[in-house]
Amino acid sequence: MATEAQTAQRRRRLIEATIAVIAKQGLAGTRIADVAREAGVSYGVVNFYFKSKDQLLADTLEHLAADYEAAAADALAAAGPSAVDQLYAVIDLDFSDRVAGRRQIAAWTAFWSESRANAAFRKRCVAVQDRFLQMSRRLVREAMVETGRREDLDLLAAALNNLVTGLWVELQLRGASRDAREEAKRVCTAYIAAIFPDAARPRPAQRSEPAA
Amino acid sequence: MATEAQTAQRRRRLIEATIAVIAKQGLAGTRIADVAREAGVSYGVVNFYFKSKDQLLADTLEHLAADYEAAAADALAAAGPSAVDQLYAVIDLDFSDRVAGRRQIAAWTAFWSESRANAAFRKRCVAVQDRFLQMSRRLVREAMVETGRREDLDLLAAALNNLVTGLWVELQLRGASRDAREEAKRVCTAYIAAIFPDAARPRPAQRSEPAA
DNA sequence: CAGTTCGTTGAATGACCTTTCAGTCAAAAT
DNA sequence: ATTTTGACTGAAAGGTCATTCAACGAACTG
Repeated sequence: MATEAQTAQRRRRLIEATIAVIAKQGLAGTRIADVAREAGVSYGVVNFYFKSKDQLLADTLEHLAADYEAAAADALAAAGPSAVDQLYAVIDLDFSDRVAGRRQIAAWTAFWSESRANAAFRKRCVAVQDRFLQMSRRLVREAMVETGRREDLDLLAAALNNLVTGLWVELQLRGASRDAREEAKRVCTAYIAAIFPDAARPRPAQRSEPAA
Repeated sequence: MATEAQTAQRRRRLIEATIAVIAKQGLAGTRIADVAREAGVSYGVVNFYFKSKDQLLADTLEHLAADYEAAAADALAAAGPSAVDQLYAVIDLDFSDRVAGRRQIAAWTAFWSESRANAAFRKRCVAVQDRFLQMSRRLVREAMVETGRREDLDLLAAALNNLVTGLWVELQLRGASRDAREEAKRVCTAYIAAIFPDAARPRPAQRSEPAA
């Protein structure tokens, strides 16, 4: 008999297959049968675990969003008390395998794009962006205290957020290889260094620790 | 009888209807019949003017891209010789009605998103980005000469491009009202002011107090 | 071992969409 | 006035896809 944990596992497997198919074929080209094949099960199963295709997609977005938010909390906790360190930790996360692999970036971009037509998508995407913006604002204000710089802080925090989003789109267009993601990180680092000249990157600019 | 100009006019009308429908329903939800209704013609016409739905979408992207490139050339020419002025002119363009209305932003985001699955889309999107990046690099280098600043110029130029892209996604999520676009412009201005402290915005949008 | 439960399967169904094409009609040509 | 042309129409064909459901079988129970 299937335990609740096994059911959750099955759903998770299907959601991950959905992300893979979206990355390969786009949201418009994603069929239930493709998701089932990717997960190695019959296509009837998908409607067994998810009420409908719409629900599958909504749950997929929820999975992406919750995973990102959990990873961000982890990254902040692991970075220690310094706001500058925390800023760099978030940047590292934003271009890490954990949340910014090829597939995830493609899926995020697809959901952003469909947000205009789908209110449920939009609501969740906006919630993630809001939380992220709030965090950026706090970190930028604290970094300002640490480094003694005065700038137009909220605007510069917003710029950091949108810079990351823009870089994700770029990775979507050109392919999110490890090298490309390192280059993206360098762009962010240059930006932070430009607004906080005293906040040199604590680590040797390139080291990215594989998560555990 | 239809002249060539009339035919082009018809095609243009259908392409604009396509952009409107993409903005309203997303790329996945765009049907030939919707495009025809939006343009006020029968749905047979669409296949009369465009070989297929794919061709219609490809031509729509081409229209967007060509229009953006032409507008950028105009903006640069109108801005005069100063690189800083040209930078601000491009920012103004990037959040203007001409190229960054609600509908255009939605369409661009849709094409970016589908680029992963459609090589023709990707090629054209990358071409636009490449051209824009080259322009940004040139302007940032020249602005550096004008204002006497040294930074990691190519990275900062890339950051400007990706910042604009990210802001477009934000406008897609939250709605591209005139106010929202002005706010986006302020974010860009803050960024430029941060990397070039001596390059105050020429027009009344920001304090202009050249500090030493 | 028979009976029950429940995850799983894939054929069948029907909704929906693109594309085709035979036909219509008004303007241009004769 | 009559014919010809070609833009335009929309019914119908053909195909794709989400969803349903009857049947299967594996795991558990008594």
